[in-house]
Amino acid sequence: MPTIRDVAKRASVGIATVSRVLNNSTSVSKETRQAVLAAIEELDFTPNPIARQLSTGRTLTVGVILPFLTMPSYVERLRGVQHALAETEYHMVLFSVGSPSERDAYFKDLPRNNLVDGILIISLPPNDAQAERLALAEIPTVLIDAYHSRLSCILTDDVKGGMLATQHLIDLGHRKIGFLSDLLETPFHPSARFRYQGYRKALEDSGIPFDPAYHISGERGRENAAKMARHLLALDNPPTAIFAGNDIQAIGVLDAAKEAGVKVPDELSVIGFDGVRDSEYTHLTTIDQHLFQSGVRGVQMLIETLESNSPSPQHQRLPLDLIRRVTTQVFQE
Amino acid sequence: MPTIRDVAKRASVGIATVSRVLNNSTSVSKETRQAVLAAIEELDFTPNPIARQLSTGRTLTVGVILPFLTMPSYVERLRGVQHALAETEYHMVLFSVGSPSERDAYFKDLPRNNLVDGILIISLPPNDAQAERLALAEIPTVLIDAYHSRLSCILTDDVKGGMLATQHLIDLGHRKIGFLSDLLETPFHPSARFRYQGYRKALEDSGIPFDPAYHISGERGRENAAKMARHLLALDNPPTAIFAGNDIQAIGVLDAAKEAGVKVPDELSVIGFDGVRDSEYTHLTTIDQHLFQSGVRGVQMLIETLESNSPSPQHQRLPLDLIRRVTTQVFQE
DNA sequence: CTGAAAGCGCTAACAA
DNA sequence: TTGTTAGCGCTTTCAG
Repeated sequence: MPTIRDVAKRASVGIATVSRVLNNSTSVSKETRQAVLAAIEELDFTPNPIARQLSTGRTLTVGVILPFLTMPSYVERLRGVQHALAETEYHMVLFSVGSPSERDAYFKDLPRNNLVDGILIISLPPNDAQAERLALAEIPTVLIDAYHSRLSCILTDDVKGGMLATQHLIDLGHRKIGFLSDLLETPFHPSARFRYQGYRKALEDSGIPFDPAYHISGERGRENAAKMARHLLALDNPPTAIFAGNDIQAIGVLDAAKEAGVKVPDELSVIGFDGVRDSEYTHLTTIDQHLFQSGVRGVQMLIETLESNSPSPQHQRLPLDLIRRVTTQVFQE
Repeated sequence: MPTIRDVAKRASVGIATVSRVLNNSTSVSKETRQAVLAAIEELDFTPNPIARQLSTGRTLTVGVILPFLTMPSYVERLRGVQHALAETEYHMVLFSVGSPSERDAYFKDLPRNNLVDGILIISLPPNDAQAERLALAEIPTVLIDAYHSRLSCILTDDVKGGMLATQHLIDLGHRKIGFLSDLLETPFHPSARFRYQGYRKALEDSGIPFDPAYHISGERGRENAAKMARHLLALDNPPTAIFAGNDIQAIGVLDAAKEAGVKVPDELSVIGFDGVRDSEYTHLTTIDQHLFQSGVRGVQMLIETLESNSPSPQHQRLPLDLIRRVTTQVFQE
């Protein structure tokens, strides 16, 4: 592998000049620049980015910490990150988290080891001590789909989203509205809990009493959701509408309804949350939380911080949109 | 940020000794090791990986080049890669390809710029010149789901898989078998073409004449597949079974069948290809090509090459398994 | 077992 | 406009 020194020798110039050409410095005469470029070409030289990194202190790399890619929503967010990062000169290193201890290890080590210039954390809220550490590190961090006052965040208002979804069902005339979701208490993203709060709030605002029998939560995934939905549908006085904590679970509800011979939307309205692609295919009514966009915005915010060394944490809220498709309908006796 | 020099000073030793402790060299006395470790602890020192990389020439990073994460199969393979890489000391840098020119740029630059120790290419077959370049580079490359004689590969026998799928339908008594897929000619993965060849071969082996009307291909995606399926189902003499080039397309076929009131599997058998998670949920009969495993194997092969500097390219075939679920059934008039 | 010193390949003062 | 030189923070001979 040729080095900058080989190029310098070949072009009969100093290595600094080669470096200048490499970095488009203005103060190089046309002729020397030509000579250097010729030498680079002849030797098929590429500057070693590692050496450059050591010298400049910049790695041109962004670290992305995110849960293991089991849920479509993570993938969609990652797509957004990738898309936005491709426009920049930054690379992307993926740190996939499978357990709380792995997450904690990344939170602790990544900011200090100079491997990346910036950190993007997706759907993994840090605790106070971790946030403090991240805030104090000289490497900027942006949280996507997670909140901490000390850190920059791209946020979704899950409570509002939960209200939006529930209100939609109420507006359609439903009164017996089920809520089905992940476990409300989780070491990872507490979004299900917030959406639940929105559900409760919307009911309350409309003066509809909350029936604990209509609330069920359990392990994630389509099949577990179907199981929970079967339970709701088997109730003596089953709900006429179900709000599922996310689209995948809503699809599980559709599975269960189909299996039980319950017609959607005639006999049961179903609304999801997220706006993943599957919701499109299944014609699911849902709350679009602009997942892809969250990734794009996270990158934008991080890059901005990186370039301008802006100080205080920014908090940016993403919009929420009801996408009305075919799984919800006016309630009729 | 403290450096190795600060630690050395604090522990009253030379920097080489600190380095030895850092690298678990045996030739350090118990006492000095303790002193160094204490100093490291007190200063909260972490070695700078970039400096280490420059010095050792190893980056402990694997570059993964793959198509933009639009298809579940890429994601599933990536999951496998991530899973296997987590067991090693290597990091993962993602290079997502959105266009042929992007792909070519990565193929060209990544092997030469010392940014990564090894390269994993997913579902992107290089041409001869590119393969030659990759083979000659000192950075080892492993292809996953792509073949080139000059390079190590983790392979799926798509022709055989196509035969397997088609043979399953033939075994069930079907004679009018449709084949629906991506465009057969594509700058990316030619797997659809191979599966088509398998389809043709199986028909031929069973003495069933090929009917061009039963073959249709077009743009990827569930909705396009549904469109194509509608076309097949609207034929005067429609097929009694459809083999879709991948699971997503098979799900599109299910959509179209449902919409057209054609009962699956009673009136139409449908088989997919891949074994993605969606196939499980939709109870689709399919050919499982062990996507996750392909990622794991790719990493294993790459790491092996990295550690042992093994010379000649390895070619490894993944098994293919028919997963019989509920969308295929014995043909009955 | 330990330390001094020479790089790894580049950038960026500083001089010229 | 250019070249010389001193680092960036680490590993690794080579002496001792």
